[in-house]
Amino acid sequence: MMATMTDAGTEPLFRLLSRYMALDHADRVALSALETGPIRKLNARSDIAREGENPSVVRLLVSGWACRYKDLPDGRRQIVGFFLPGDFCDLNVYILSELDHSIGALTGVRFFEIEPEQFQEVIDQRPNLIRALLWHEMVASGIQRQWLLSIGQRSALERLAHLFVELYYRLQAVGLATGLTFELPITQNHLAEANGLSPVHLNRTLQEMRREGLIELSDRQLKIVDLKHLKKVAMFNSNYLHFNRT
Amino acid sequence: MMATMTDAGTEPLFRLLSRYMALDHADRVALSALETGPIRKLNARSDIAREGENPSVVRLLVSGWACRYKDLPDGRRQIVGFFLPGDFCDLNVYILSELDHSIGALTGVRFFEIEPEQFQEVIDQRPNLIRALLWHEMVASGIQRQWLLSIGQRSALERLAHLFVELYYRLQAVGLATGLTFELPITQNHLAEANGLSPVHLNRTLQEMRREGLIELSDRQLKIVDLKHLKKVAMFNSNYLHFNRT
DNA sequence: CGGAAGCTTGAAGTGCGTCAATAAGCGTGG
DNA sequence: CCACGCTTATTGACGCACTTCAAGCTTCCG
Repeated sequence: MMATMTDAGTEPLFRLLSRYMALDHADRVALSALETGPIRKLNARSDIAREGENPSVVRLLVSGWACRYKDLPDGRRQIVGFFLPGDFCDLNVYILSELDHSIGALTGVRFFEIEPEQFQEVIDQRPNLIRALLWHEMVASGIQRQWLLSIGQRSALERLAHLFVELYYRLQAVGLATGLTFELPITQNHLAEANGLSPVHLNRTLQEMRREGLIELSDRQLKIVDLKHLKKVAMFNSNYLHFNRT
Repeated sequence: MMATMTDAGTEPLFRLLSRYMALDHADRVALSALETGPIRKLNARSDIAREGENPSVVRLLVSGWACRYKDLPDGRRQIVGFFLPGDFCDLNVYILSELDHSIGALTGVRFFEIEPEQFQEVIDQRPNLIRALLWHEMVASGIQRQWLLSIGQRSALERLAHLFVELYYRLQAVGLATGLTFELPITQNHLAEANGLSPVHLNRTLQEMRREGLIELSDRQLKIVDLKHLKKVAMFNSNYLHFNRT
C-alpha cells in the first residue's frame, strides 16, 4: 500500500505542490485517490488534444514531455508552454468549454484521466489542495508572462539560457534533475518552436552556449556547466516560479 | 438608486462578465456592492504596483488603460497585457504572495480597491459570479498565449493587425466601441513595447496599415476601415476570447 | 516661451531567417 | 543483413525584417 503510493502517478504532482505549501499525509492520500483509471500512453508527435475540442476529463502527465501549442493557418507553430511530469494538461476544462490551443506529446508520454466529479470530490475534502492547484495554475500563467518577456525582448542566447534555467528549476521540483544535469528529451526543432526562432539559428545558438562553457548537451542529457553565469546571461529571477518552500 | 447603479464603476465589469454567461439582477447588485471605497486616481506613466510588492487589495479598473509589464535589469521592457475598464488588476493576489510583474497606468486611470473579505462575501453569495470571474482569468491567460503566438511567429504587420482586432472586440464587450471606431489612448511607444518591436518600426508599420487601407488613426481615435481584411491579415480567430454569448 | 512628450523620417547596420546540401542515427521490412 | 526512409543535427551562403542612431517636427502645457 505504501509502496504503491510512492510509485503512484501522482508522486511528481505531490512533490510539485509541496513546493508551494505544506501538505500532509492526508493530502497525499487524497491526491493518489485521483488515479483510478488506467495509465494511457501516446507516442511522440501525436496530439493529446486539438484546438476546438472540448475534452471532458482532466489529464495528469505521469512521464514524458508534452506541450501546449498554437498554430496558424499557414503552418507556423508556436509552443506556448511545456508540460512536465506532474503537470495537468488543462485544468481549465472546468471553466471554459472549448480549447483555444492544442496539446501535443513531444516524447512518448504516460498520463491518466480524471473525471470532473471525481476531481470535485477530492478537492471538496481537502481545501488545501484546491489552493495548491490554483497556485500551480497561477504559476503557469506567470511562466507565460516570462516567456513573453523572453521572446519579446531577449536575444536568442538570452532566451535559450533562460529556458534552460527555468527547466532546471521545474524539473528539480519534481525530482527529475540530478545535480545540474537533467534529461532534455525534446528536439532542437521543439526548442526553436518554443523560442520563436528558426531551427538553424537555434542550432547555432546552442553551439555558442557550448563554446562559452555554459552547458554541455549530448545524448539528450543537458548539463549546466556554469549555473551562475547562465543565470546572469539569462537575467534570471526565480520569483515568478513562486516556490516559497525550498 | 437604479441611476447610480448604471453609472457605477462596476458597470463595465458586469457587461464583460455577461459575455461569458447569463447573469441576473441579483448578480448585478452583488457586483456593485463591491464598490464601497473611494474612487482612486492616478496619472499616466505612474505605477499602480511594482514587481516584488505584495498588495493586499484587488483593484478594479473603472476608466483609463493600464498594463502588466515586466522589465529587465538593463531597462528593456515588455508589456505583457493590457487592462481595460472592467478588468481586475491582479485577482491572483488571493493566491500568490508576491507580484512577479509590475502594473502601470498608461493613461490617467480611475479605479477602486476591494478588500479580500469583502470580495469573499460577495462571491460566497453568488456562485455564478465566481465562475464568471474564473472564466475571465482563464480568458486573460488565453490572451497571453495568443500574444506569444503573435510575438513568436507573426510579422510586425500581422502582430499589430491582430492586436487591433483583439482590442476592438474587448472594448466592444465593455461598450467602448462605437461602430468600428474606438479610442486608442496609448502611445506608439506603448504599442511597440507590447509587440516586442522598436518604436521606429512600429511607426512604419502603422503607416503601412494606413496605406493599405486597413485602419485610420489620428487624435487617438482608431477606426477599422476594413475589418474583414484586417482579420485576414492577422489570421484572427476569436475563439480564444471565449465570448460565447453574443 | 521653454521644455517635455510624442510622431516622423532617413541612413546604415545586424541578428536572425531562408534555402540548400550533407551527414549521422535508427527503426523497419524485404 | 543490407537498403531504405525518416528524423535529427549541422554547416555555408545569402537575404531581409527589423534595430539603432540621429535629427527635426509638432503639440501641448506650465
